Amino acid sequence: MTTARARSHYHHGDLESALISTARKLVRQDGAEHLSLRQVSQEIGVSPSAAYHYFPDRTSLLSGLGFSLFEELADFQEKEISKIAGNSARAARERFRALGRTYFHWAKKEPHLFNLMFGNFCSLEKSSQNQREENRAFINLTKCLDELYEFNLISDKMRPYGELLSWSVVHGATSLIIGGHLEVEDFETTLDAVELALGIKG
Amino acid sequence: MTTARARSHYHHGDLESALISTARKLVRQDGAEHLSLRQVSQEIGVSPSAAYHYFPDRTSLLSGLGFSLFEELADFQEKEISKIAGNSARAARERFRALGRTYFHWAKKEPHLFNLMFGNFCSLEKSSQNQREENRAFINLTKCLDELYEFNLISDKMRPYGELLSWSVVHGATSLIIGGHLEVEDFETTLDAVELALGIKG
DNA sequence: CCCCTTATCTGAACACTGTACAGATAATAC
DNA sequence: GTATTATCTGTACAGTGTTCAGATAAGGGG
Repeated sequence: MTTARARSHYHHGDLESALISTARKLVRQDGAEHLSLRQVSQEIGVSPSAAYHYFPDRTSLLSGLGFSLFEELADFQEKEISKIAGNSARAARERFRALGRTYFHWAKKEPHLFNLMFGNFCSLEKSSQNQREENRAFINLTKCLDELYEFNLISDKMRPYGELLSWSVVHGATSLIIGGHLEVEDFETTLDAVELALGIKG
Repeated sequence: MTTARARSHYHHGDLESALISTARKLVRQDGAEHLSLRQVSQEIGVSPSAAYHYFPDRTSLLSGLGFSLFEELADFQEKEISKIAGNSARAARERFRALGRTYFHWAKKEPHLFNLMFGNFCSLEKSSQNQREENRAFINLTKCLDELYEFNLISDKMRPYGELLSWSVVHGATSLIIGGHLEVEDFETTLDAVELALGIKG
């Protein structure tokens, strides 16, 4: 029986997830560009080379962290959306706005983590795993848009552009704001803009 | 008289811009995260510490490169837009589309450079210089939108959201596509979406 | 119970990095 | 032609990613 954290380093018990979670902690503080494998190892109390049993290189660790962050974001969004009950047009609109709002709020609260997810640190190679988690977020968006469409809040002509427009605006505004290239007094303005763009009646 | 590239390294003549231009070359190839000061110095044929007379650290060099890239992008956009002559509504629309198209094309052709500009490598500290060059691009956008407004192609209600919406969509879609998170068969679709979003009559 | 296989982690090593600083060098100003 | 000053070199240090031979312990089979 391994009580999780074993005594003297050897056979840590759960090194892989320990690596990811301390990497998360360090990236959260200093940004992905400053993450050092040796620092991660030292923080855990393990030798620098121990990590190489789980990740072939530094980039892979970041990539693994990235995956778990996409999970995290999708979980967060789903949790927030599920708070808004009801099968009304009003509720559908609120859910749609909440989707964008949570995206922004998450990025604002964790800019370094957001930057890791979308800043292309992990080279161009995208694991199929990441793709799947991103799809989860994308499917949530599609569900919201379908709902709006069913309530006749969005036109036939506009519906095909729904995902592209809303994700692009929310992601674009978010990363421009996080990066300090754009200033907006309140993100609700951006959400208003999205609704206006999609021609959502209100 | 210094004939630009002096003979034996000492007093290179124009080291600062040599540093930036070779940095540009290397970042273009391998991405900003792989840029090494020593490699830049070696490429120029100068000692590793020579760079420190012009830039306090590696980040500053990247930041300086970033500035010149914003210039480059703005120049490129202005050049492309100036090709479209005429004071018609049609020309105004074409100029507006060209603005978005050049943004994307530039990013598509130079993903690593684009990534440096917006990937938040250069910490959070934004030089006022960079700000000014970004403003140049922003002013061009405003000019285009004003033109559309004068031709009555965009409504009073929508006009205040013009900059936010168009820049966010174009930037968001561009970086999502470059990052491999979104697939679009043709960027013209995105430009169509922007026009639809702004309610530009056509 | 012990041995042996196998997964896991260590330690030392290598090449490389950013950065600091004292000194060499050459352009410039008088 | 000499002194001043900006510019670049050389050396050094601490820290990095990564490799690899070997130490360590966990678990299975007798």
